[in-house]
This record gives sequence, structure tokens and C-alpha cells, in this order.
Amino acid sequence: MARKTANRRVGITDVAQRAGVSLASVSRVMNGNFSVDPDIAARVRAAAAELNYHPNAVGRSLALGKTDTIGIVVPDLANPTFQGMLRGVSRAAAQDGYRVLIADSSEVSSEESILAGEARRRCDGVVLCAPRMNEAELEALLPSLQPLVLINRSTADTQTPSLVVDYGQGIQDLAAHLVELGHTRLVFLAGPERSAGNQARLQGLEKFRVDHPEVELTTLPAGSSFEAGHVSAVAVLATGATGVLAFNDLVAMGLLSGLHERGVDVPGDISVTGFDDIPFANYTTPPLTTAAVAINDIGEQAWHELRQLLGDGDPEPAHTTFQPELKRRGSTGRVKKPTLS
Amino acid sequence: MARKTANRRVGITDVAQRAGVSLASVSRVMNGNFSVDPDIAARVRAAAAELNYHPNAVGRSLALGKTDTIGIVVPDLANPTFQGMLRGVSRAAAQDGYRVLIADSSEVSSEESILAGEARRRCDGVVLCAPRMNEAELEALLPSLQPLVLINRSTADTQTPSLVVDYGQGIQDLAAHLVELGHTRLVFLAGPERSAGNQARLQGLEKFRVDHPEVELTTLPAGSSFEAGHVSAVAVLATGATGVLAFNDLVAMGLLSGLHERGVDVPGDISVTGFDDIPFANYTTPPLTTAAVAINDIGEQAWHELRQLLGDGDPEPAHTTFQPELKRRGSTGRVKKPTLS
DNA sequence: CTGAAAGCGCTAACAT
DNA sequence: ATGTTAGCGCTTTCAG
Repeated sequence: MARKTANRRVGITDVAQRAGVSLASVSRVMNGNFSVDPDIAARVRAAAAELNYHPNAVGRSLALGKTDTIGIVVPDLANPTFQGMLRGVSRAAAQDGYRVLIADSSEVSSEESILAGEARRRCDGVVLCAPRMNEAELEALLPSLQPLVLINRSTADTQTPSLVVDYGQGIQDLAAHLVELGHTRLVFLAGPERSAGNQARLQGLEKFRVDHPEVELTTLPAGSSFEAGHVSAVAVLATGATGVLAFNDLVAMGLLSGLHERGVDVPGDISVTGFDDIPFANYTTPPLTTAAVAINDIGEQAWHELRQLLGDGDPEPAHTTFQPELKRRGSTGRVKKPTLS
Repeated sequence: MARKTANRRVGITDVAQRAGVSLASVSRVMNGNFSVDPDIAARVRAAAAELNYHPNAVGRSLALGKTDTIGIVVPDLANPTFQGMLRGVSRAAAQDGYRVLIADSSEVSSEESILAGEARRRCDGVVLCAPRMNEAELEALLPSLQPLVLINRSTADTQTPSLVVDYGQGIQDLAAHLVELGHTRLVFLAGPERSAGNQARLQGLEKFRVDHPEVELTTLPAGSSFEAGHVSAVAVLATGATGVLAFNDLVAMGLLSGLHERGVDVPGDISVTGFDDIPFANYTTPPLTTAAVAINDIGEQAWHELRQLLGDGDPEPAHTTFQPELKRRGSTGRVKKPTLS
């Protein structure tokens, strides 16, 4: 038997002994179970207090078959979007007495499956956010992860709740906003190729092209980070576009910074939009026009869905689409003079 | 006995049965234990694979007396500093096969003790970051949290490793930097009053005053958020100071934004410094001069200390001070004209 | 209403 | 080298 140090932790047995009752009674009292003699209850509580007894969580988990813990697997803890989600999940779950175990796959999507499985095995359920995992792998993984809720991925499996952001609509709104301002030459700074969110944006833009044949829209590969946006500045300028749709706020901020370094005025010379509305977006100079995603709400919702699956809480719809909300801020403005293409 | 659904999970017994061996053998094989007949080992592995068997973590934990999980309690998951720490801890711990359980106290420092205790009970150890918790409460808590490592708090207890950032020195470096640039009227935008980090900065500035009697340094209460910095813009301008030491990067960014709105040029009219060097600091306009704190390293170190306490890994020094590194960037510049005080 | 005892899934003595 | 068995700390039937 493993016994790390000399000092034994106080267990239910100690309390029972001290209170002169059986283990069962202590257990009943600790769990606020019905039908315990007030006298005994008091003795037990006293003993527990004196010994500073706290039930061992692992023992409880084994007996109860539940850990009161859920796992959340995210691709990158450095990304504000996933941080926001994590925070939303964590706070909501905490409200219901659940804790959250993190599994950060560090962008190594090959590890995601294993990680998710491990997380699931330690927990009662899982929130899975794996934008780069391929479709087949995802489908194969789902059964073993149940109960789980999926973020920004859809699945044929109707058992699995999934919360998705309508990136396609959001990017169209952003593009339309630029068109309204008179821009006719746009460039999209694309995110990671295999990311589901990027593909959704691309589809949205395809639709936009159909609706706005007069607009010239080009795509530039970039990425999802500051750096990606920063180094894109030259390429963006080379296109001659007056409006830029950055993959997300990070990319937009990087671009803003790169543009600023080159003395390009935003929005005077070029308008820039982001995506997500991370907290920082409000405080860039100029403040960033973006499509706000209620990422904390998504996290919270994710927990609610999972809670339902776990048998607590009340039933709710299992599939939800979150609509981004256009935030008009200082980084976009009227085009200076119509560009002659 | 709790049995949620009808479908039994496959346990070690099933594998043993299928392989026609005892539980013990299966356990030995699964744990790569010495002395198992290759033949049996193969049979066990085959059976495990066929049944898609994965050891139950809770059962293991109970038997082993360890969970391979550590808790991390942070005051606010929305704060980039704590996010960075979390990330550092999480990645480092993952390297050693440990998982991280989050306890976000949501700034409610009264909850921190309970939260920390709960986290500890589910885990093998805890990383505690509770800048606002009062001294007495902290000391009282320590014994029950062992093994733990403390972040940005010191304690008399030499058993407890603690990692602290030298905020006092950092803020002095920042102030000295401004002085070098010719600034003689400075203002410090103070953080949360009870925060240990704020007090350290205040002490550093006291020392700075002694070293630089020629400099006029005032303090303005602010806070630790964007908003705090943003609303401070007017008060800052009212002081007539030409150099501002913001409590942290968030406050500095808020201030930058507030200043920009009022047409105040940074660093032309006023120089602004932050603290922490969060990833965004490099991408503000202008880029933020700040004192860089290697927050990811701190998280990583925290894990290493904890690992040592847990009995793995090699011995390391138990108390470490991290020196912030001055980052000179665009938000600070030469004073326009010497101010006549 | 209470206590004895079985069992959650696994590991580690202890025999064999 | 393998099987038997006794826990790990707790909950919950099942008798009384």
C-alpha cells in the first residue's frame, strides 16, 4: 500500500471511532442523508470538526462512480478564444460543484485523440474543442468520449451536443460592412488551412462573392497569430486592397502593428477587421472593428449541455449556433477614394 | 452501487477472464511490471486490445494513493498573467504525465481558502496563486495544502517553495528608464490595494524616491484592468506628469486607449510603461515599454518544484526570485520640454 | 434508525 | 512467475 509520508490523513474511520458510531452513520451524516438521529449527527459533526475531517474525494469517486470533474481539451491555451471558453466552462461548472481538468494539446492535433481519451477517463465528461482534427478521426473518437459536447465541430451523431459559431455569416457581415463603407477591393487574411473555422469563413466569403460580384476579393494565407498578421502587412499593401478581413483579432492586431510601422494610416488608408472580439480588441488604436463571439457564453452553454448529459439539470436543445455580432469600431472607415481596378 | 447506464465499462476483471489469467497478472502487464511470462503478457495485451480496455483512473488512484493530478488556484482566469502561468504549469506537468485541475476563485478571495482545500483534496499537490489573500489566512491554510508551491507570496514556512517576481525592482527599472529619458514628473497608476504585487511595487517606488529626490512621483489609485487604465486618462493628464507607470500592461493599454481618444500623443506628449509584457504588449500602438515577466517559465518552475515535493525529479532550490527585464519600446520617449514644477 | 458487510477497480504483499 | 487476498476510503444495500 502506498503511504507517502508518516502522517496519516484522517479518514472516515477515525471520525466513526471518535464519535463512537459506525462508518455508515458518519457517511450518512456527511452526505446530509435523511434519517439520522440528531444526537448522533451532532456527535459525528463534532468529531469531524475536531479532527478536521474532509471526505477523501477519490474514495468517494470510486464508490459513487463519478468524479464531479469534467475535462476540457483545447488546442492552445495561449489563444484568447480558448482561454475565454475555458473560463466560461470553468465558472459555470464551478457553480454546480464541478471542477475542470485541462488538456492542452499544444496545437499537436495528433495528440488530441489520446489526450481526450485520457481526460475522459479521469472525468465524468468532456468538452472537446479540436478545430484541426480530421473528420474521420473525430467520428471514431466520439463513442469513447461520451458524454461529451463538441465545440465548433458538427457530427452526424445526434447524441452529441455541439455548439458552433457561424463564422461564415460573421465574415459576410464584416465584408458587407466594408462594402457599405465604399470598399470594393478586399483581402482576406486566411487562418490555418485545416481549421474548421477557417473553412467556414472561406465558405461564407464564397457566398459573399456571389452576392457582391462587383467586389474584388482576394485571399492571402496568413495564420492565426499576431506574427501572421504582422508579417502580412507587406503582402496586404501589395494587393492594393483598401479593406482587410483578418482571420481573427490576433491577426488583425498584428497587421495593425505592421501597418503602423510602415506609416500606413488605419482607417485612413486601409480599413481592418478582426474576428472574435477578444477583450483587447476594444483597446487597440484604433479600436478594432470585429465580429463579436460570445465565447464565455459558449463555455457556459457547453457546461449546461454536458450537465444535462450527466443527468443533472433540465433538458435543453442540443445543437446551438452562435451568431457573431458586428462591432463597428475605429479600425474601419469610409474608403478614401474609390479605387480604379 | 452507482451504475449510471446499462453499459458496463470493461474492467480489469474482464481482461483477466478473457486472457485466462489472474487480476494480478493483468495489473502487472498493464504497469509494465517485471517478471511476467512473455506468453501471458501477450495474451493479456491481446485481450486488453480486443476489449479496448483502459485502466480506470479512479481505481488506480485509490490503490496507489496518488492521482497524477495537481491543482492550480488562480484569482482570475481572465487575466493574461494567470493564463500564462496556467499554461506554463499545464504544459510542464503534462510532460511528466500529470494533469491540471483549475480552481478559478473569480477574484472572490474569501472563497480562495475553501477552493484551495477542495482542489488539494482531489489532487496530489497544489500551485497557489492568491495575491489578495491576507497573511494570516495564508499561513493558516498552508499546512492543509501540503505539498504546495506558492506564487508571488512568501512564507516563513521553509517547506514551501515559493516563486516570486521582483516587482519592486522592475518598477524601479521602469522609473529609472523614464528618468533617463528626461522625465521628472511621474505618476504611478496603482493596482489593487491589497494585492501583494502592488505593495511590492509601492515599496520599490519608495526606494526610487530616495534615490531620485529630484523626481516628483505621485500615486493614483487605479486597478488592474483595461477599464482602470482607461478611466484614469483624465486624472493622469490632470497631474501634469510626463511619464506614467501603469500597474500592469492591461492598465497601460487602457490608458493608451484613453489618451488616444483625447488626442494625446504617446510618447510625444506622455510616456507610458506597463508591466508583465503580456503577448499583446508588443502589438499596441505604439508598442508598450514594459518590464517583462517570464510568466510561462514561472509556471514551468512551479511544476518542477512541486514535482520535487511529490518525490519525483531531482532536487532544486526551493525559493526563486524572478527578475523582470526592461523592454524599451515605442510608448516611452524623451520628454518634450523639461517640465517646470 | 443504526451497524455489519459488500463492493467500486485497481495494486501489492504474501504465498505458492 | 503466478494466483490469492487484503486493502485504498467511501457509500449503500441489507439485516436487525
